Amino acid sequence: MKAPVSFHVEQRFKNSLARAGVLDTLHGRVETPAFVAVGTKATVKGITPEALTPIGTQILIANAYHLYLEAGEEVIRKGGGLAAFMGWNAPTMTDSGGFQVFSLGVGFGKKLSKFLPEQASHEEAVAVFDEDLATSHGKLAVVDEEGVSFTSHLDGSLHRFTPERSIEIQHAIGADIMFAFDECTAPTAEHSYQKEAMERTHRWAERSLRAHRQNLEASAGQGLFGIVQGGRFEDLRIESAKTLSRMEFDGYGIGGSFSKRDIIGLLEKVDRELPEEKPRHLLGIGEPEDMFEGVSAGVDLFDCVLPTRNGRTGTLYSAQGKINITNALYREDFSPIDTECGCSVCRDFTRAYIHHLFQSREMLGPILATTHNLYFLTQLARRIRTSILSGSFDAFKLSFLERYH
RNA sequence: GCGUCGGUGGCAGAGUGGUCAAUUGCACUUGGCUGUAAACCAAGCGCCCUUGCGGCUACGGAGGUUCGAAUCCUCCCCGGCGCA
Repeated sequence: MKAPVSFHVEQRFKNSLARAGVLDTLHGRVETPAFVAVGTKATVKGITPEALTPIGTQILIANAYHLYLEAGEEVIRKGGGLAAFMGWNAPTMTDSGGFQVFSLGVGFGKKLSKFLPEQASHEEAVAVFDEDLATSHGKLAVVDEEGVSFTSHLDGSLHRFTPERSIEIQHAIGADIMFAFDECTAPTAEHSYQKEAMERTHRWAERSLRAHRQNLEASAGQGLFGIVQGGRFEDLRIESAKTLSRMEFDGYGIGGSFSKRDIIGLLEKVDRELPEEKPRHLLGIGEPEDMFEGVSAGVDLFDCVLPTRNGRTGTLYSAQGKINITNALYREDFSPIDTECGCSVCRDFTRAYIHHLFQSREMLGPILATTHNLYFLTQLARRIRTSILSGSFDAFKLSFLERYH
């Protein structure tokens, strides 16, 4: 029986882990490196599937926790599965809900991000974490060995996810690629907790895989990726990558939190442990600089909310870096967002107009900004791929980063 | 003209003797956002100064009462409403 998801490396870049590849699913092909557009609730916020095509989007990632709560997985199953339900005739993925263990758990109500703040010392970070643990009232997710209990962020009702339940939901949603249920920890978590969480995630990975295989029909149509954890600790990351490599996943997600400083070295070490002929997806990371570093370290797929969220909140990408279109200086700037950009927004609209749309809170503002941002990052991944195929990845990386700040 | 109510920071609108450079909302300015709790959040928003339980000028105008006034009194100016 042919695997529902297959991957092969087309071209490796000299003296580097960077590679260009092809990922095949039953809904179509994804050429990598690729940027996966985030469509948490079965929609890329503000963008129709039709509009995603000229952007260059090849694949979307939705979220099992959110869809379980809102459409309900049975509705999506009856609607023909995620792709058909949302009118997207191309590959899809679902995240398992593991990230919500973090964002609704220790991260809830805090200004914690996946990244350890550059300026915070390790000691400070640990201190913050301890205090947070002590006063972790108001968090909506609590972890135990079997799974996670959630309080719905929508209505406060109690829900429970286990690896088996997450896979069951993801089967009903029916994306081409699913992720194993994991625990995404806070970047501030200390080694002992990170180790405990990682080992639990490994047990959950086995349970996810078992639950997936037990459903013959689903496993004929969908692939499953395991998720490497271990926080910002090298020994744990390597152990996690080794452990998961021994399990028969269709690909690997690299999840959890990093410190910006050591993301590169850490990723490389992880990717050296992972099977060569399996795709690697760096979960939730996608600033342009991060994509270059990720690809250099052997990553094939990226997803990130930044182009959509930043777009909605007025931050736009350009070859020179990010700009905040709400700044007064754009009031009478009649140039496009990015003169080098080939997107429809840069072709048809000016900064002054988009500034006006944001200032007057017109919904077209966030739509245009999201369109542009998605194009920017999707095409950046595409250009990275092209440069690997043509043997000029290093030069492209250098010239891009030199101007982008 | 008489009566009456009212004039507060860009706007709306609190405050009605000290804790008021003045609640709040809007507007404005800036910053942040990395597997979406986010079309969101945060900070600033009289002037001066690097700072501060800092200095100065302020609640229509001018005087006054008081240790102290955006708040009380007098006159003036302006506006709404009613009656002539």
